[in-house]
Amino acid sequence: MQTKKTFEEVTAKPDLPAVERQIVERWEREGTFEESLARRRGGPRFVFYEGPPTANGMPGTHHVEARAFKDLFPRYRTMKGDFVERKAGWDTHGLPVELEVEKQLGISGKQQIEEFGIERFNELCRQSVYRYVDAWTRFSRRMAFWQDYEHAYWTLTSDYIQSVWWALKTMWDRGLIYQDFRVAPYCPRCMTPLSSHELAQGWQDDTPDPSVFVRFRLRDDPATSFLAWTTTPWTLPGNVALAVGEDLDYVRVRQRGEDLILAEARLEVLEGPYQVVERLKGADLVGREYEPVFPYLRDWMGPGQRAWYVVAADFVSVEEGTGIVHTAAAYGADDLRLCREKDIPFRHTVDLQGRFVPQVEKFAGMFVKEADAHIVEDLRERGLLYRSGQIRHTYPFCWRCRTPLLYYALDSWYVRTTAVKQELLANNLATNWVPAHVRTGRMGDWLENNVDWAISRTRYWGTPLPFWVCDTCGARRCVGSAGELGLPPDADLHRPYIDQVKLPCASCGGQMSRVPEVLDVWFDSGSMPFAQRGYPHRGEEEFRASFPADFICEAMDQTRGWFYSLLAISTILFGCNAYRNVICLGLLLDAQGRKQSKSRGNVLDPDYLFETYGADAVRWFFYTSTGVGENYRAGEAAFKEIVRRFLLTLWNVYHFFVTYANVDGFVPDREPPVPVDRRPVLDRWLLSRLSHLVETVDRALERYDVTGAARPIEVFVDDLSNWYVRRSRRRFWKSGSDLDKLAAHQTLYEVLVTLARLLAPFTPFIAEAIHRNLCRDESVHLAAWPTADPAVRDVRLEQEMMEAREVVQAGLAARDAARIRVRQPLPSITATRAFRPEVAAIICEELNVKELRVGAAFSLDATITEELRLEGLAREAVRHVQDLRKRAGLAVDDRIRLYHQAHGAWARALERFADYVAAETLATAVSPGRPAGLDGVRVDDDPWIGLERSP
RNA sequence: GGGCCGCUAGCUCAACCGGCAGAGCGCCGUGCUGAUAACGCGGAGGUAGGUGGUUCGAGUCCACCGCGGCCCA
Repeated sequence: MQTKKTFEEVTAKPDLPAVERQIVERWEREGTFEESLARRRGGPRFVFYEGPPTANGMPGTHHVEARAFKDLFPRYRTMKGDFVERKAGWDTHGLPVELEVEKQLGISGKQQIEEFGIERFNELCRQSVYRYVDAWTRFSRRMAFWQDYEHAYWTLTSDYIQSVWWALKTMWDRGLIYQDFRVAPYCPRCMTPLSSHELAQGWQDDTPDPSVFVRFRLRDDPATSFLAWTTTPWTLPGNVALAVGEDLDYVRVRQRGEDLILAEARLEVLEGPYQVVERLKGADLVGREYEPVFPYLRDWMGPGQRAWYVVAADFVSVEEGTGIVHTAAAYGADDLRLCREKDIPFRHTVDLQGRFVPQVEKFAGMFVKEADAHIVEDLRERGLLYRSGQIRHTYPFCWRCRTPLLYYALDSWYVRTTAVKQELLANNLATNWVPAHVRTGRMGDWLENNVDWAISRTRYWGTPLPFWVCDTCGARRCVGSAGELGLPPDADLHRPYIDQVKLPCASCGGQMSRVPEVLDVWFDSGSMPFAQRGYPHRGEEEFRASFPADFICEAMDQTRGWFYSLLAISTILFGCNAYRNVICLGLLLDAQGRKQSKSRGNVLDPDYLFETYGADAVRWFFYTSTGVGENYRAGEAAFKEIVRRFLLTLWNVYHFFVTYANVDGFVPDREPPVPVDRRPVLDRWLLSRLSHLVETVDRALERYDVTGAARPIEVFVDDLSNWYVRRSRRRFWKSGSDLDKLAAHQTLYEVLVTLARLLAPFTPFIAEAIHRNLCRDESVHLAAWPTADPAVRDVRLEQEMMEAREVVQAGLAARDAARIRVRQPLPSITATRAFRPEVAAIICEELNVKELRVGAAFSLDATITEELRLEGLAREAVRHVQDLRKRAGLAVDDRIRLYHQAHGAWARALERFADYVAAETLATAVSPGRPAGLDGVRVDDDPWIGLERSP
């Protein structure tokens, strides 16, 4: 009668991806994730925030990276007893989504979007987001990133938007929001500024541009001119100042009846002979006034406003030009900053389509790049042009329409983050950064150089700015909820609907209209701590209970992104950072160290990796292959090696255990545990190692040191397989049942279960497979995190075993040098230290020597007596029998009858060691003879050995 | 131009506090094998990116330079 096996039989050659797929299904079916939450509800809370991915484009392997870390700590804390809510989130707004839709429609730029209609356009943006979210959810589930996707927060919902509005209004009321100009790369055809990411795609080398040197005549000395250089003549009508370096050396030179002032180091730009008549410092020039080269701005200047004089600036260099920099506030970032500092007024001379405004009479309506030549000609006619030519340099173009970009000051809204700079720095310092250098390095430096946050975007698909301006008197108002607009709380607050909402002006009774811009998406995601709850309009309790986060994790590029927006918004609104611990990950590079990108074609497809090596292997790669925060270099070989060296090694120990536990009918907890101090030394050693491992992993995870936790597990699995199991094999397969075998089963069982629990947060699939089989189908993710048992700790034994393994290593090397195979027994080995008898026995067994002596120096006695020679032959025979058994497809516990036909020493060996051979091969009888029809093997031309299954 | 990180064997990466430079993969040789897709032993393979400094002693600390990556201007 077949008794039911304690454990499900385990295949020796698992298809890990298939195992994973089954487990995913099982989790879905049984609601394991929900159960893991339910069991911890009411427990201490560990707060994790999901940095919402932009649901735009398909997930890549670099997304596995962050998600592997994001998943690890919530699982770990859950096992330790904490309640870890994991609310998924989706970043749904922003330019990437708009661009995707533009591409889909085959249109580009503001004009075409508005012709198409903002309403339809935004509807397509919304649909596009939903389409990708499905793919992201599937991908995340496949890699066991456990999140609550049912209750995900979406940045596009009315609740979310109103929370963001509340944040803006709070800042507004505190005077932290203002409107100002900002210079950005701008495409006059698409009528939109470009993000730095877009800008990066549009640089073109070898672009020709005019190179002109212009005279700016001194007001009180028209025979003398400042000589300035520009490659953008179209900015000259907007000139308001000249900039010099205060400490730079300048000269006044006399040439052909006029005087010119320029940097001494730039005299080479002069044509023809000249005479230096005066040396000056930049500081001497500051304040000198000059005649504007075009008069048009003059009419706009108000009383008391001063322009067209020399100012000092730190960005002036003598690398090129003349050391005197023409400054047009509206068309250069440096220029604008300088003019703000010096309080120099300015106006746009160019409209949003890149055409001169009517006030610039001579060139009115002309596109600026086309106007360049006319401007140069005009300057020449008026004697203001000193020299003109052409240069070739790298210039940015619109990556969509190839129009040359203009640096252009746009109206923009800002959050005055500089007002809370000290708080930002302090809150950052109070945050635990992993790796630590980011805190004072990349993040700290960024905060030290903090500038006000430009939050407006002249786009369509985003959180609309809740700012209304009176058409009549210019009064401004910020709105904090739909209710304030007389709208229901679930109204669609997106453009274009929101643009229709007019408010009465409290000051003049006129009509207020919303400003046209939408919000920077980083403000959306940085608001998630409260906006995911709908706070303060609702969800107050949930928000209070989950702020700030204990843990967040994203890639390094988020220092200026999400890490910053969370910090800035929470600092302003709540006075502290939104996260206590943050892991900041490196980038994923290809095997050659290049960034992975679609255009290079070196991107690893996560689905391919999942289905070839399994998600566990990919996750483990990120935990172990390099220090946290470093870049990863990933070729396929890395994953292959993890499967072979780590996962399959672990699996095989598991397979080994289940095989023999079933053979022996081992049932956990049926027998009382053998007291640890009565277990054999290998068990005691392994349990001590395990106790150390548990402590090491736990301490490392408490520090958020993932590599420090994962790598020791790898070492342990290697020890487990290649020392413990290797040296314990016969304890498991020997016949009968005794205390030794029971101890072996109990030890290996405990170690595998504990290991599964330790691995659960790292490699949730293989841990689940092992744990469910060993623990009556209980999910490992519902189990408690292991605690280290200090009572089984035996540091001296661990040390002794390490030295024993060194002796074994030396012994095997000595055998090899003497060309004596391990199967041949030898009389003795001499070590330099004594070992307790149990350990000495292990050394002897491993080295196949009869005795371990203690001596001054290491040596191997290679004397082979007749007795030893026969024993060696017997072992040789055993190996061949085992080989036969295996080839005959026998089960490990099948009994056999053994036959042999041998002469001389072989005959003597098989006779002399018959009992030994029988015991090793589970033979019920060993008899001479060669029955007809029996398969067998001939060893070294002498003995024939054959076997049959014993009935 | 500035900031941060990295540079150790052919490749991927270690080494607590300054104290004899290591592992895995790959290669060559060899052994072992009824858990293993393995494993063991031996070998080849290193100017520790470079230069200078501190020190009895530097892969490790300091300065400068070079290369790569990321970020900013």
